[in-house]
Amino acid sequence: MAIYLFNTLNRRKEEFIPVSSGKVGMYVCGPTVYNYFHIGNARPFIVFDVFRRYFEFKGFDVTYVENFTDVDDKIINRARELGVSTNEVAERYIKAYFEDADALGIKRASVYPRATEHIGEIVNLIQVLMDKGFAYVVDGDVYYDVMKFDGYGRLSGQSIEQLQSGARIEVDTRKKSPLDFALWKATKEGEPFWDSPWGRGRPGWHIECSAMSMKYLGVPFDIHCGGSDLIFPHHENEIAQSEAATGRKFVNYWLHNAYLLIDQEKMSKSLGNFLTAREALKRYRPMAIRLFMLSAHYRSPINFSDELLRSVESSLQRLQNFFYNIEDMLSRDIMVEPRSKEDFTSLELADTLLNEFSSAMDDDFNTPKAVAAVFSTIRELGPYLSSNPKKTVLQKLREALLSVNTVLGIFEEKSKSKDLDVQEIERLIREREEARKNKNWEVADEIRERLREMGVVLEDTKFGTRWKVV
RNA sequence: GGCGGCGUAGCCAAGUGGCUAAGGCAGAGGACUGCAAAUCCUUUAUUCCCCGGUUCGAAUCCGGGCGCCGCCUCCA
Repeated sequence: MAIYLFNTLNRRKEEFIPVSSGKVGMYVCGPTVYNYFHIGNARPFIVFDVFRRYFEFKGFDVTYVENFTDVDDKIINRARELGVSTNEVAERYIKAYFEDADALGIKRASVYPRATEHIGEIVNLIQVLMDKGFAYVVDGDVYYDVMKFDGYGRLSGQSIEQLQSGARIEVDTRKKSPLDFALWKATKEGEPFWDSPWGRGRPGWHIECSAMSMKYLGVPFDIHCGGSDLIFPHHENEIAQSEAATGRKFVNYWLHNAYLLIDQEKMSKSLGNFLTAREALKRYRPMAIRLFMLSAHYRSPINFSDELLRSVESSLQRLQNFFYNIEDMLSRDIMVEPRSKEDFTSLELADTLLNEFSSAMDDDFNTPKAVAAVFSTIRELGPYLSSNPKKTVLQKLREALLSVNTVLGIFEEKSKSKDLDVQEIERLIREREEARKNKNWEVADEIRERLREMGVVLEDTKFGTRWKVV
């Protein structure tokens, strides 16, 4: 089945047709590494990770590129604040980025290009724009001349006039148009710089993404993603730069996620109303944060609240319990071959799940619907699981769930509890069994309480007592 | 001023012309259990922000309101 994507460029869903059959090239605007990222930033990282995983689920060979902006004003300021080099700032927060992203179950990209490692490509690209007359030099700065580019504003759905009329920036009179943007910035005292045909300086923000995406993915490439606040000016400018330079289409599909709100307002660093992912990871289970991001469609805003996260944690718990129950049942001595009507109906649920999951995801990554398909499955399967399930059936269902999970990534969660003394736990459980046999409930409950304090929860099943870590 | 999005149960959220308006959380009642945990069963929107219109038929299309949010500046 075909995948349909909502393309910001045309404001409608379009069938996804890759540039090169069986392959997908994706570029995601990554972080400017001057700080920890917050959960608002985490939204695109998580949803685009899921898109990538879904393409892989469908058998595509995905090249996933995510950049690090490691030189810009904010990094320079941060370096001054901390009294270290810009390089050190970047290194520190890149390391932090990986720690947090890994904890959120975000797969590693194929490449993580950094601006400072692509100065040569950037300078070359600017040179091409100069040669073609799309750029001009003022006092060692190089600006892009938006008036020269036909179709500027197409991605944002506005004309140059419309964009200008609402401009809130003070006008730099040296620029031909207020919308012109810096490709190269002349160095100032105490800033990192590189040599260029226009003097010492550093790249502007937009040019790095053009240079690096084209380097790793070619032109045109399939998918470029980012938050909706990047549509203008960042992505608009990327298009202008890249298409002016190459004379070809830059990107086929532009995907943008809606914001994460807190108290009905956009979470952003400048507003100061943010919760770092790092902090959130301490408060909530990592997979709950993931599931939370997938509980709404990526193009709808989601409101962050503690209450919501807690409710998602409950949902997640139920999913994980269910999965655990299947595994547990499979480890028991139960019948293998399906026989009854229930066996065969339940067996079919595996395919139903896969079909419903895929058709939801094919439709512009409808993750809420895809997750609902998982819940419907476990709901319908509940009675079967507690009746007389057969191994073959459970194995097939387990496989289907795991398959879906390669995309959602919400089941497996490394237990964060420290090493537990399994011998001791099992000894206590036997002791409790003994007490229960003698109807010595007080002792039994006391042991159970003791284990709970160790983070171990007991469940008495018809096959005996089992335990798990909370 | 220009451009865009949203308003579905206590909360979250699918559904965009037609079977009984998905799914989750929370709540209530019950089963199982020594009590729990886990699980299971039952239950929770005659109605989709409001008012008109189109239609045999609208949460879904059209017009008009009301409320909320975002972009046009660094921002995921």
